[in-house]
Amino acid sequence: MKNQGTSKAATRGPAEHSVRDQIVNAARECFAHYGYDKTTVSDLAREIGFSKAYIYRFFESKQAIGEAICAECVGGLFDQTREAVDEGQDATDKLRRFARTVTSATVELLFTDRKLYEIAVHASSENWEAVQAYTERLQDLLEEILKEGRENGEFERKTPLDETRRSIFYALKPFIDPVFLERSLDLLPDAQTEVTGLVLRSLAP
Amino acid sequence: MKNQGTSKAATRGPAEHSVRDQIVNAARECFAHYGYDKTTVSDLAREIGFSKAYIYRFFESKQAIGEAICAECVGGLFDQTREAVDEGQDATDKLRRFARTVTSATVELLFTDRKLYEIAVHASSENWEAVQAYTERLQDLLEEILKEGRENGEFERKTPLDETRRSIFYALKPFIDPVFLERSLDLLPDAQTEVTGLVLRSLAP
DNA sequence: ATTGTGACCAAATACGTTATTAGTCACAGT
DNA sequence: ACTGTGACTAATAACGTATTTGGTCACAAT
Repeated sequence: MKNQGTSKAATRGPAEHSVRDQIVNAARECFAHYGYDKTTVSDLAREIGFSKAYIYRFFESKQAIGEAICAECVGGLFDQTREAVDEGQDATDKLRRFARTVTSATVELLFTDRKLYEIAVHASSENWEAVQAYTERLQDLLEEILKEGRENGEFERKTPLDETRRSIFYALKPFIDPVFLERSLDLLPDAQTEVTGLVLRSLAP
Repeated sequence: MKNQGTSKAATRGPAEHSVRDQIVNAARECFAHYGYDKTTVSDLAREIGFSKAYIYRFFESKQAIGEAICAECVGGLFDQTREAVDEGQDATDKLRRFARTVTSATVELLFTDRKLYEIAVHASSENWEAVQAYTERLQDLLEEILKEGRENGEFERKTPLDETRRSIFYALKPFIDPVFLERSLDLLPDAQTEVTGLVLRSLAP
């Protein structure tokens, strides 16, 4: 076991720099095409026409590049989810959209960019910062929905908000967490719908 | 990928036979001590004083022996759970005991017999018959509790019983499935309690 | 101060070879 | 029919080695 705790971003040098972007772009393509393991840092260097050493002026490690790509991926998942939620009519609808979209977006990633999905799996099992930030943002979004539902009387108000938010997130984890989701694929989409139903029943005032 | 579908029991020869028991006993000890992979069929043969070939009169494969041991393990988990449930006062209490016990029993297995737990993990990820049977029995037990709760007015009756049973099981999966549970350890016992709370709220009439 | 690199090293990985192991079968004794 | 085995093979794992890879650093150019 290497990195028991949470790992940090680990970037270096100027945050805004065309070379940093080039690295990230090359990494996105290479990782998606050949996978994280089979892409070497020298590959990325060759791709952008610089030396390998120069890459390390912008990233502390290969994993840091992987984290950047992972952050992009899960960022995309979050954006899709937020968009879908924003189109919801009421809190109930938003919660349904939340659960449905985060799952379907993740599944889509799995099928369209399997190699990138593998990075997300690795990131999740090793507790990379990108994934932790992602789950926190998701939980914030979920809490927003819950607040709205509580305010307009759709949801019950007795249970502490924190507990409600956490327990819903745990219950939905098999359909959110990339590691779990892989193992829940054969149950989709019914299981996800049914658990969402259970969650909504638990929120009834 | 080897065994995509569900694998069957795969025993051979007489079902009741002292040698079969000897094999299973030896396997239980060796697997627990050295692990499944590092125990060879010849080891088991030597342990019981017969030749390796004779073992294959009783089991189709090494995996079949592993399945027998795995069946014992999860059988033990189920028995503990059932016992705890039977001591419950009402359906609500039984449901709480159900969730708490299946989790704590599994965690205990993880800490006291890590090597056997690894077999269970392997069995679960490869969908061995023993684990499938286990989850079915657990769901049957859960359904019993739900029926009792519905009959005596503790639980709501609108949602189809099947759906309720499945959705609860899915929601509790991170605390039941050995593969998931490993990844939920740092959340215990709070997360489990809180999800159980959510489940009970969803069952409110 | 910023941009950029070749040379270098320890650690990890790929690879070819050897040694084990799972599983079978023909055969023997009762 | 039942109990039991040694000898055999194909597949897998263990092992040592050669190569690659992640990462650093001193140094050069602008």
